[in-house]
Amino acid sequence: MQTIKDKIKETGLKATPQRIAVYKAMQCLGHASADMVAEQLKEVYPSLTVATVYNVLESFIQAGLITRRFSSNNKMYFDINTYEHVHLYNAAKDSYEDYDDPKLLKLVTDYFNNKEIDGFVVKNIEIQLVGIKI
Amino acid sequence: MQTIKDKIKETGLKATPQRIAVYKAMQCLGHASADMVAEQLKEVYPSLTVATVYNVLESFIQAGLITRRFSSNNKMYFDINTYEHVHLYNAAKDSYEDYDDPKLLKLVTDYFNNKEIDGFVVKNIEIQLVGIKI
DNA sequence: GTGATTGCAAATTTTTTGCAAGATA
DNA sequence: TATCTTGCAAAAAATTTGCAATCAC
Repeated sequence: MQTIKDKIKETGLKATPQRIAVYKAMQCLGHASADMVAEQLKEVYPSLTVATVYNVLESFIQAGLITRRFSSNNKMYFDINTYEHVHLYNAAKDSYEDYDDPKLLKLVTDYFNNKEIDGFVVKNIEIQLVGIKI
Repeated sequence: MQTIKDKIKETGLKATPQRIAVYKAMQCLGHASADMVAEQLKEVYPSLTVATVYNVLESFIQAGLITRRFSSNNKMYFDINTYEHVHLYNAAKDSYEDYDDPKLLKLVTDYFNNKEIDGFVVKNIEIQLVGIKI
């Protein structure tokens, strides 16, 4: 069992209370925009501004603690899950959901292991299913 | 052979010169942000503003002429190719490329044809390969 | 103590909106 | 002609930046 503080320090970043708070919020939200994180923390941490949230999230990305998520609107989304998973995009509600499907990921990963794309080194495979939740 | 004008009119939209120009630019660019389209058209069509480009692109999406593309920065991207294809995201340059791979799309599509996701109706499968072009 | 980090405010960037003028079918 | 569309300017939304004060190590 590793504390959040240790997890952050391990990456070389200083474990400030703001960073710990943002990490906790991301753990709770799973994936979110900077705005959502700021909103979530507004009550418990009023001095924390959106600008700092952006800074913190950016530092987390550099450190590999979180990843950027692709989206189709003009917002940046961030994802606490560094393991690969599929994203469901509900077009009706403009909302996202995680979808764990190791079988699919294995299928696609295997496919690319046996395939060369001219000069392109694949680091990560992102799959989004666009659809409607009923 | 169908002219762009007819293609636009077919959807019920009025074929204004601005729309024809934007469509041509998208055909040339393949996929682009509103800014890139405006930039491309600035010389040949100076009166066309970014606001209009956004309006036109939005009307095209409604009409099904183009699709929104997922991205990991804070910009909206649009895609002229309504057929499904894979996107390569070059993390080093923050640039995108199309990658046609019918075999992969068939593999994934077949997988989902045999699989039910609780209450989620898949309309479109988006695959992005994040990596580095060398 | 020292260098990294925060908070604030202001600047940028990106997208949307309202409305009068103009163009399309 | 009636309606849809454009252009403009201004507002809104989202992100970045500069810098002095503060904090973590």
